[in-house]
Amino acid sequence: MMHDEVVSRLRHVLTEGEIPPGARIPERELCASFAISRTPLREALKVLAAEGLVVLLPNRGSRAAKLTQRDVKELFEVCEGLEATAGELACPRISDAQLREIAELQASMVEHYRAQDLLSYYRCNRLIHEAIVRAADNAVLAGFYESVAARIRRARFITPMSPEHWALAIQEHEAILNALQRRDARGLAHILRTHLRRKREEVVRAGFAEGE
Amino acid sequence: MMHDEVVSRLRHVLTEGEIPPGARIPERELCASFAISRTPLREALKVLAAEGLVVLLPNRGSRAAKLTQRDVKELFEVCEGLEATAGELACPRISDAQLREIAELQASMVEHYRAQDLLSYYRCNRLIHEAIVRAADNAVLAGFYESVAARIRRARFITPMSPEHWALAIQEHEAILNALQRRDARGLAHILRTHLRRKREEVVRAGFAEGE
DNA sequence: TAGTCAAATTTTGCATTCAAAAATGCCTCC
DNA sequence: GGAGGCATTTTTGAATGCAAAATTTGACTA
Repeated sequence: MMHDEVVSRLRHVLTEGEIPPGARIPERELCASFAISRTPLREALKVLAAEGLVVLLPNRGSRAAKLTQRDVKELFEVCEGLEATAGELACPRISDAQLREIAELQASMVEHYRAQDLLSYYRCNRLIHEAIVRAADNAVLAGFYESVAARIRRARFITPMSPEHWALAIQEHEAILNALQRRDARGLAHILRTHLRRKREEVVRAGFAEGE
Repeated sequence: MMHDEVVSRLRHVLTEGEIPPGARIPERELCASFAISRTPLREALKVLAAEGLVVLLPNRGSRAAKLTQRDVKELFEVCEGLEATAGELACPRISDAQLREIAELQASMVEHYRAQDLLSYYRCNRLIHEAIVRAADNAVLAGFYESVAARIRRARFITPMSPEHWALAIQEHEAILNALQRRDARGLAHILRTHLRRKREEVVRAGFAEGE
């Protein structure tokens, strides 16, 4: 198995699941489940520690990072900036095919909203935001976004959506698609900021934090 | 020696010097000079590879990353976004002491400009930008900025400055300080973007790139 | 003399091993 | 019966060893 693959799989284990924040990372178990020795696993742990998903306690092993209230605030602030930048860059660069793809995602997202299917809604939502970042055609930006989004994801996912917020989010997404289609960079950046800020308030209001 | 220390020292070796971009990274030599074995060095290499300072070629070792024309463009685009975000966040948060510090840095930077001391000028310039990022009081943002700035630095440093550009840069810095003092977040973000965009054009026009 | 192919050497990536540090459990003593 | 301390076990972090891959070397051929 290749190095990047170990990092990806470990990241997946940490973000999508199994290991709760703050929990010890069972080195031996993961070695067994990945069928590798400790050396490549530890290399991956250091990389994810640099990304902020893992905290290394000297001589006391590694744990899945906890998100404090402050972390959530900082991550959202940066995410806002990154998405706004992505939007501005995407407007002049996005292809018709990419626009169509986003429009389709938007349509199915609205479907899921109508069906009140929160999980599918979130999946579409995520894909749309990722598509915008991809349309910005900037690998450095995409890398940072991926890293921030991965850390935010858990916080976002467990947030229950009030009906009003949900309706508002849908409206904002219409405006996002609209701005993209009009190639209105400034406008798109502004809407994305507003959208993210609202999301953040929602998360913060839900009192989300993992202690420390 | 601690893990983070190895990463720092290796980063320093790569950014501030000794190993030219594209050159092979001499694993054995560095192990000797750091007085560590290959394992911790390789861990540090993976971390810096994730940061983009090192490229790992499977079964062919690691090399100091080269900056292509495209990399420079992408890094500046992201840097613009990060600094603009930092400026917006810094305005409501910056303390009087921090403002004073930046004003002093600005004064000595102008001094160095008058003395046509390019290196000292660049040092002050860098310290000002770092101070603004610090004033934003966001560790995630600061981390990303540090990473982007480290990669850009070489490109920026070797750029010779035309007299007009230099004068303009000074003017822009006056405007930056002004906006900070007025706590004009939008204005500051805008000036920072303009400032960075100009810098980037300058670097690109100087035809800077390390091939590939 | 230049080119090509194969052997030898080096380098890489990973597993294993080893010493030191932390955690655990057991025993004693209060 | 519980707290404290010592020994044992486990875990961590790093060095070493080993097999596979790549590069270099050198000899042979055209």
